[in-house]
Amino acid sequence: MSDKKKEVMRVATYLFSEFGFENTSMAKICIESGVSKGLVYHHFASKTALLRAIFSETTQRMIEMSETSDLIANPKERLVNLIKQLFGQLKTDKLFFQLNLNIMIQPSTKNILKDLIQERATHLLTSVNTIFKAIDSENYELLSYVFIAEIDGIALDYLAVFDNYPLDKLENYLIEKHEK
Amino acid sequence: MSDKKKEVMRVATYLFSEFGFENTSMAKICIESGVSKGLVYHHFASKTALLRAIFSETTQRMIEMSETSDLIANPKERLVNLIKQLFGQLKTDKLFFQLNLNIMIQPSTKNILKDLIQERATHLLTSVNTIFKAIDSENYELLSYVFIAEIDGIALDYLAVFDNYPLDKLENYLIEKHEK
Amino acid sequence: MSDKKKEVMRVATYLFSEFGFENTSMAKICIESGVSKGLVYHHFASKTALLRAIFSETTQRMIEMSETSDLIANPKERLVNLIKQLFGQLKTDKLFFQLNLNIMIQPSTKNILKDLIQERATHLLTSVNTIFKAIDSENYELLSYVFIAEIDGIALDYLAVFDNYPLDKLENYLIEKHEK
Amino acid sequence: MSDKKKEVMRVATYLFSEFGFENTSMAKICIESGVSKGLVYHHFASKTALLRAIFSETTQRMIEMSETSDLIANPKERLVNLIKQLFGQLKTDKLFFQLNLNIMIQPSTKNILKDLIQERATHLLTSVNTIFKAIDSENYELLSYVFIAEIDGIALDYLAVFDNYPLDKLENYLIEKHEK
DNA sequence: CATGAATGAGGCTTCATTCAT
DNA sequence: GATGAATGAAGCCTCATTCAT
Repeated sequence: MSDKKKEVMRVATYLFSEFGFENTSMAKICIESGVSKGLVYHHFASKTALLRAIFSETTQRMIEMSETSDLIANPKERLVNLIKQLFGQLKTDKLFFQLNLNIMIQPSTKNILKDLIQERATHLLTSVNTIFKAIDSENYELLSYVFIAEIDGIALDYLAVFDNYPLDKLENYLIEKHEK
Repeated sequence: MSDKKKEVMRVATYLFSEFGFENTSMAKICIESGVSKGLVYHHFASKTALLRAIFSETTQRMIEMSETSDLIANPKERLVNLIKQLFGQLKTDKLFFQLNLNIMIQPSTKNILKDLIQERATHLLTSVNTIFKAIDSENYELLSYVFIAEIDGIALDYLAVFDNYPLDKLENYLIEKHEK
Repeated sequence: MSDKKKEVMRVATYLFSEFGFENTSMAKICIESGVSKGLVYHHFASKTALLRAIFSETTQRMIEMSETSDLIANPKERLVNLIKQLFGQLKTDKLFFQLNLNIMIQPSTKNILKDLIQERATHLLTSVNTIFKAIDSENYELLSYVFIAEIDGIALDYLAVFDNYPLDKLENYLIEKHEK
Repeated sequence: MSDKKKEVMRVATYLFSEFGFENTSMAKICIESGVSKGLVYHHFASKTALLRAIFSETTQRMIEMSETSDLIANPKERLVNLIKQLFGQLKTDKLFFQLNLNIMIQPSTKNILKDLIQERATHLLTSVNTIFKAIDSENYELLSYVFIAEIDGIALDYLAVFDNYPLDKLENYLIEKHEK
């Protein structure tokens, strides 16, 4: 992938996160990434296509990341590892999560990415299912949904609802809950 | 409040929920509510002000609703009642919740409503805190945050992430967890 | 004339002067003068009519003022008196002059007031003509035009062109020039 | 400068002069110059910016014009030359002067162009000062202000106050006055 | 791969004016 | 005399996208 194309995606990711998809104009992306309009449209068929490209790429990154913990044999350890990984990301890459929340909730962008969101959700659910199946084969489905809801809820509250959210305390709570 | 003003708010609430704030034009609101542009601006100083008015009103509704359960003496019963109330709303008024999620996460609207969101979050937290203080005076703070995260996460997953979300199972799970 | 009507004219005069006719909305006039729209339209058929009423009234004021100096027998004294009067007004009532300049030059308002401007210009010219006829019966016409041009030019430069305009020096210059 | 950009400025200059800044819509400018709205905003950030561009350009033209007479050694000749130049322009390019008067007096536009008006006024004053310093080193300042006031007043009376204004007679008067 | 002039639909907002009360 | 809800045209500006070079 050419440097300029990468730069456009980087800038667009930032701007979409910070201001939202609808409030970021192609013109601004061009200016901020120092690239002409023609070139952006050379690489991406439309603004929508640019968003899809970004979302796809971040999904790819997430999948790769989760694969590293697949190597851990003990399911409880794996779960704790997953929790630490997710909270680590949440702390270091707030914008990344914010963008993904935005996209998934905003009806317009949600429609644009329907299939990709499905794909990502299914991947995460499968991943978590595998772990819980090994821990409690009977209730694994419900436990997986609860686990994902807790993660998503914490992220949401941290990013969008509360000021001074005690993120670390909640991380410890989750770890202790699943470690025993 | 005049009938036409109410109608504008009703229509705007629906359209903002269904299509998002940025994708709903004032023109559309006018057409759908059978009112002239001038009148909308007679009642609301701007599109932003209209959004704030809607958000304020729904906050009011939520507060009133929560007050009904304040009368229940037993804290566990009160919590279960709150859960049932929230899930009931979530099922019957998806749009209402969707709008509120949108608004709180979308950076542009979040900024517009910063103060009102804070107010609402603080109210809910205080309410839940009171209940948990009566149940477990030691960990009430953490437990409150976890409870809210679970509710928010379930709502998010139900509305924006998964198709065929087993909402009822999660409701039962929460009730059983807090009943014992 | 009712108090509220007077107040509307007073406020409108101020706003037209300060911001210009086109940049002053009827709504603002209503708010600033604490009067309803209906009432303004009860007293003045239109925004244009309001402007005409204001201009007429100030013309009336100017004519009355000039009549006081008509009583002075000596023409040079009368001229000096006129100069002092004009400069006095210019200093104490900048807005009044600014409005009149605006109105006369802005093509839109000029058209609205064509007849009233003519009337006023003719009145002033006649007045000055009478004085100069008594001083220099041969060149009185040219001298009158020069005199008016000097006054108008000084007002223009003072109000719109230069910062720190030496208004007093120019007044003295004019007085000395016409006194001898 | 591209042809279309020039055409937009030409048309805007004409329309602003003829109808005033506030009464000329961007839409009309677009139609009259056969150009899309988008293009106008591609070249000029706003209506205000367009006005500033026009004003700047005419200032440039005025400065260049005045430089031609700087070559004349004899100050009185130079003054007479300046007078003839100014009256020549006034007669052939009424709209140009009208626009400049409008702009400088209308409070809204005056604010927009504060700095540019200052710049222009200072340039003219300096220019005239130089001439009068060479004629009467003692009173040059006052004489300069009087001269400019006469020019401005005549222009104002000619353009906005009197019908059938004897412009030529006033030109001759000024020439004779300063020639001797 | 790269530029930026050009388009035209549509967005938010303002405003003079009317009219029922 | 007095109010303010209601209208609808028009104003400034933004924006995704196209295309000739």
